[in-house]
Amino acid sequence: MRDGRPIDDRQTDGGEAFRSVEAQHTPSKFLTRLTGPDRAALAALAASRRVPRGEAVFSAGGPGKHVYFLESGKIKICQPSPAGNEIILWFCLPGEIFGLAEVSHGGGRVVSAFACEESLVLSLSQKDFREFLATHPDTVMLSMQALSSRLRVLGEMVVNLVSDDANTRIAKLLLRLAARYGKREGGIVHLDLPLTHEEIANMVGTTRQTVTTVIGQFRRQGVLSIENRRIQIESEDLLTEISQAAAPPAKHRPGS
Amino acid sequence: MRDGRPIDDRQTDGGEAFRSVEAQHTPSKFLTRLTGPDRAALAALAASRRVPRGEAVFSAGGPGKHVYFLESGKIKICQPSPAGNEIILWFCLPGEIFGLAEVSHGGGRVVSAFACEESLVLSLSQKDFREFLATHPDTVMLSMQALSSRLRVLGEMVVNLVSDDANTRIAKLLLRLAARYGKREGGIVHLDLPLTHEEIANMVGTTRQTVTTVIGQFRRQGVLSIENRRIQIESEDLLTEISQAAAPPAKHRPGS
DNA sequence: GCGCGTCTGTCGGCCAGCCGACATCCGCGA
DNA sequence: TCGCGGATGTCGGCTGGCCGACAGACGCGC
Repeated sequence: MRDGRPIDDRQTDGGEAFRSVEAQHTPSKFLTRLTGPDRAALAALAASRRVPRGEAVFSAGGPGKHVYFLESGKIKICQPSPAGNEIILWFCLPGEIFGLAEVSHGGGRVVSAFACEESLVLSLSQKDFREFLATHPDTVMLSMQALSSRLRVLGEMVVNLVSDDANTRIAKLLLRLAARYGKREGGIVHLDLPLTHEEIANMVGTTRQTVTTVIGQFRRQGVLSIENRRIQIESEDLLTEISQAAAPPAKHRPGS
Repeated sequence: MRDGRPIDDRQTDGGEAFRSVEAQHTPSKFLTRLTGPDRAALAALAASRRVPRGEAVFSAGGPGKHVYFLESGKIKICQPSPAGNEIILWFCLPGEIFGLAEVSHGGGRVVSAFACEESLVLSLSQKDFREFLATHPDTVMLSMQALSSRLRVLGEMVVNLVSDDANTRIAKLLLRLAARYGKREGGIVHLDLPLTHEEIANMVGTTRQTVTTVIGQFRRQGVLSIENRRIQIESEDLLTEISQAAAPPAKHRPGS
């Protein structure tokens, strides 16, 4: 199809830069951005729960009656595959809201939320959440930002999955995880995520053995190292090079 | 990980059925669900634009300053791959809102919106849209529903892409498109979507030739037929069987 | 501190489907 | 109505990576 001219977005502000992936895709730190009074109102409404490591906050197939906020710990949001593998879609870090996708249509859960480590979670019934939004208008944008951010994450995953070979998919996954969850110290990015090779394979559509092979190659190339089965990216630049090296030519691209 | 018990969602309502995919994933028909006064207020604020077939409403990389509503026509939302292929993420039908993911963080566009056929589009600046939400609280849930619905669509795509072989991915894509956009007449589902084999290939991560081969097989099996280069699903049941036939066993599944 | 279950590392045969190429068809715009 | 550019249909050589199997390592719970 021809490259079209945008309609109303066509006037661009001079010098407005496209934001980095990190800034663009950071999900709403809902709790952090609540003002004092809003935060107090939420705390008065919500129930607090401790979730042990490995336990589910909610499960796919169950009812979706509550919205959750992560006080501390780490949550992974998974969708089951037909074969029963749990595909990790994204992680939630402290401050983030989750489980709100069902608020608007009142349906059951399509995804599960598991605690990767012991976590402290606030829960609010959907009814109370709707009332909270209605009486705290600032929180509407925070909720929409959480949903939008995750929409972009999944969009990136889709494009990655349909476009790239296994090597590149793994490289790009690691870069995305680094951008969103990495802790940076002197040029090295620590991924404080308890990810097995099987979980990585499930996220990028390959096999556990292929991930083991590729991660081993990345270690030998000095791209990353492993400590306590956690990945540390020694050179984001090298990983970026790897992820761009195998770009295939466009089929059916005007001007190709 | 062990199957966890849900925390606050664990009490289920007796007999509450998990809704069908069609009901669950129907995006918010925003315009249709607006009440008369809300609709009039929106019409007073928004600008109307006619978009010829093939033109972009907005483009990836451009600024995201407006929110759009589709009065008539058909829009496809695409994200460019590194090779320059436009990957269709979803379609928008009349009544739907689109282009709102950038409202909450004010960033540039990651996706493009193209008119598949001549379309009539309302546009509203983000600023006006925020004010509209603030003064029309019913529209907050409609907006969140649109975002949530698309989140689920992309989640399904991700799980489909990482789990299935090419044959199954194509079958499931056709079923999803049928559920969301199909017109049903006497057991046959018409997909009134102008999709080429190349576009289908881009959506499921395969090649144009593989899609041509698989679509040909489906025709010979009586699963579907083609008219004016539009797919008609003759037997959803058969297509569903095909999409379930190749389910691989779970790796690392407790109890497998 | 120790044992164990899970995770990682390796191997090689096999095949799903990629890909370049070419012929034919047909929907759309003038 | 007609011409043409894009879409569809087919082919077969080739290869990326799947997969079952096995050995060794190690993180975690007791």
